[in-house]
Amino acid sequence: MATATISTRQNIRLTAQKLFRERGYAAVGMRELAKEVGIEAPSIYNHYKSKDDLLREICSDIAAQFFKAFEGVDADEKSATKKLRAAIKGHISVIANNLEASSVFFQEWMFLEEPNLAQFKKQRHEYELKFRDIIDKGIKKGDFKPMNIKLVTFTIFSALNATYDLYRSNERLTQDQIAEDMANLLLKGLKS
Amino acid sequence: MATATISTRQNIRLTAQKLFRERGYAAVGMRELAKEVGIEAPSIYNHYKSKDDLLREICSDIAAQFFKAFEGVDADEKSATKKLRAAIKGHISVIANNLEASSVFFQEWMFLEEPNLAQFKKQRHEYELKFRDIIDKGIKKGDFKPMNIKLVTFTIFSALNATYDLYRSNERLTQDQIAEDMANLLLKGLKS
DNA sequence: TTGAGACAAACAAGTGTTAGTTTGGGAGAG
DNA sequence: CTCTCCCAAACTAACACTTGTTTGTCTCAA
Repeated sequence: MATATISTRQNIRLTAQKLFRERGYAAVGMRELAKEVGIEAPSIYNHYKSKDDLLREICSDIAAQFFKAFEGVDADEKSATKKLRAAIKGHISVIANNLEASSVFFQEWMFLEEPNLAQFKKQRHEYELKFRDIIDKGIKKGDFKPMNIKLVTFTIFSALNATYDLYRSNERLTQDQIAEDMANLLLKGLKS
Repeated sequence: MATATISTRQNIRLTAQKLFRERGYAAVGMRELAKEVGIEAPSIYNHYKSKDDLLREICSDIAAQFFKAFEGVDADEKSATKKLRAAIKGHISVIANNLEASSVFFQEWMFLEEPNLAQFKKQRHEYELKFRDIIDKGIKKGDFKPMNIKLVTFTIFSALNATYDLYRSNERLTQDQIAEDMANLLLKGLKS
């Protein structure tokens, strides 16, 4: 049994994810974060340039995972329904495997400072377009009924991104159950 | 043309809603709030006991509106589908008529301090139960297909509560369009 | 003249961050 | 095997503000 000894850097990162999610980025101080890690506040700066840098790392890591999960989804022979189902499942699996970090990603990104904030928004928009594109083509091919694409995309994302809370609830739902049920619910609403 | 002269108190409240939504409760200081209102920070304390008190008023006002909007929805002769549709429309209309305040309600409630926080959670749970109850009965009567109720309720709420962002988007969607389309999308997914 | 509401000044505590210093363990030389 | 030297990573102390809030005073309409 290999008990992985995690580095101080990893420790800071994991603790930050936990605290930022529990109490919000702005409400968590460097001293509090350091205390939870078991070091003093200035020691954090041996590993991260700034508080913003820490948030940036958390957010951009999750962003990268979303893009990675989408790879292969858009293979051209598949139907719009199959593509969207695969995209939904990939998205949910990233959340499920990064509960704390993805929650920070969705709730605290607004605290990113300026070069990072713009970069974040650009990437998120790009990712959103991938989903919208599937729906758009699905409507045009007649797989989905004509609907306001923006509304549909928003609905799907907000449903998916709240998955975090589901895992925390008392009922034991597996990732597969959640992904399956949610994909069914949303896809049925789209079908023409 | 009655140009309504609003009181300083109302002014503080409205400005707080706007700033809390834009930048987050924790990130907005009393001096910044005061400046935006056009007064000095200590003057706020002539109208509100504390920063927490201000957040509490915003949140509990919205909570009351959600309960009010639900009145009459649960009349017994209606089908589960009709009830849920009415509940969804009522919920969305509260959001639509209180864009800033409802956004604060959903995103910043976690910063409430202790007696208020517990009260908030209790009320929210109560409200959630009303929705869950409709779905539960709908499944038992065969109107809806059997699904995990918690998952369904979460999906519906997260879709509804993100409505805020839709209004802000470039496309012009009316409240009725949003309510109608979203209710259709979600109800179709539920139907047995 | 009373009272509401604005104010400046100040409080204690907390903010992110920097400077300068100490510590401990590993590499290389004798 | 020991003795330097080095460097990462921890530390203490402090900086320059900012935080929410209180106190006491002044103003002005009723």
